[in-house]
Amino acid sequence: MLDIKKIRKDPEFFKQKLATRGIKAEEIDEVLELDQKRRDLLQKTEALKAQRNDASKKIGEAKRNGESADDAIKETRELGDQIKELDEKVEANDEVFHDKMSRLPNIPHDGVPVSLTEEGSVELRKVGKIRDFDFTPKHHWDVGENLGILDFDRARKVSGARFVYYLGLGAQLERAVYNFMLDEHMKDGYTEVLPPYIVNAASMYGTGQFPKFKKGVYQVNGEDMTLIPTAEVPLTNYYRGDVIPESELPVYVTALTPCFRSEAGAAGRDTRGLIRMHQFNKVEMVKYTKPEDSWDELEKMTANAENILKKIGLPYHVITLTTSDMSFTASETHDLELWMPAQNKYREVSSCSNCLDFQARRMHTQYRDENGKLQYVHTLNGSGLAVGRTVAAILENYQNEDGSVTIPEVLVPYMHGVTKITKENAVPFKK
RNA sequence: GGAGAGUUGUCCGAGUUGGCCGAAGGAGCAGCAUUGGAAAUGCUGUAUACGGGUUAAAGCCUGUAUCAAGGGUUCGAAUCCCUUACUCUCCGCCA
Repeated sequence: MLDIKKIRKDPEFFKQKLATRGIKAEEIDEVLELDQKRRDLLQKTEALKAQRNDASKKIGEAKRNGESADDAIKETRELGDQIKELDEKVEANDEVFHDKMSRLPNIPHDGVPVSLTEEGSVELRKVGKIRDFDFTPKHHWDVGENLGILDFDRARKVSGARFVYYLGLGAQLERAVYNFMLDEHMKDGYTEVLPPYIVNAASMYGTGQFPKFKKGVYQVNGEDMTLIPTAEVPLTNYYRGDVIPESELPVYVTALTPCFRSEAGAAGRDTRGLIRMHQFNKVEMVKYTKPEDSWDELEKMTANAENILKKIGLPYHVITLTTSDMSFTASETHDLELWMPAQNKYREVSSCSNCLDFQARRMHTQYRDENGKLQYVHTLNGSGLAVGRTVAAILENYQNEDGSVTIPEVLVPYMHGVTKITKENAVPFKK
């Protein structure tokens, strides 16, 4: 949520900044009109309420003194009717106002590449050596299915498209990867959390998924409950409505959760493989910081995500997303994209964003500064990392010509010493 | 799922014959005094949001709202009624 007071003060700034995210100037004007109307109505109704409070006080005094107050009561009764009418207007106006406000995205940080599409993102750095294959690398789904560790067919039968079974060493590899990720984040100062996977609408609103992005999620039938599309929701809403003691800041948390996404509107995209699933595992990082620290913290968080890829040994690059490609709540986003040799391109594996006070305003999450004043915290979130996509990248980048997959060195202990997945050891019951 | 009790400020806790309640009292915290310094003690202060006025600003003045949330009754509700959420106790069920 943007600060209406700031919009009031400098509408042109907001029009200009939000234009880079596809918001028309008229939408700002509309919000300002509603705000003006709101204040006009408030003044009228509050004046009437003051009058009524005053009169009621006098009635109370009269009654206590045993005097009659019938006339005064009669007069005040009319005031009540007027107030009720105005209150309804205020409420109706507020509803529209809040709805419009809650659909305006965050202001992009200075320097974020301006573009109305995803084209134009800026590459910050390229890390890791892209392997030179002396055979044609297979897609990860072929590697996985040939080994028997991924079974899309039976998942399709049991659940539907965009689901998968991991089997044997495949399932263990997934577990090895996320355990490794969590352990690394703990070394970097994050506290591990195991949050709820189903949340209420207030939480979805708090992190900005609602009201604008209801289509992408799974809603529990007939209930005010949503399957989390990312652990960002339960991790960030942890402090919704709270004042965080200054001494606790910055707070670093991390969690492994499944993420559920309906992928409405993604028909035909990435229909094969682990890239775009209705259910996938992700290790998420969330930070609450003081405003002055959030940009530094974004760099650190990005480095925390990169650390995982460096240690596993997967080539990637880091890009800054364009004004339009960023998520609704973000002011700046760094994406990590993994090299997928069979696809011959980079695929997103992490998004690290600074949301400034945008989510904190929605959630009312504050802290008390040195002067004792309440201030909104800044929130950041980043994937650290998408587990399924990391596994996919391992299968592609570490595949051998004979169809086996070498386990990256750091993961071998997590695989209980297994150094290679072969047809022979992959799935015990399929021998 | 059934029955009952509860939800008040940072915390504890009073207030339920409706008006004198933004809300007693205590704790905590902050400032001042006392002290060589500290403890103890004493005094003072200690909500937030939104609007209006004023200010260079910090702030100050002022109005409205807020005693879980929403609605109702009433001139007026922390107090009465309804709905919902949550907490606790007992029973049932269950991993």
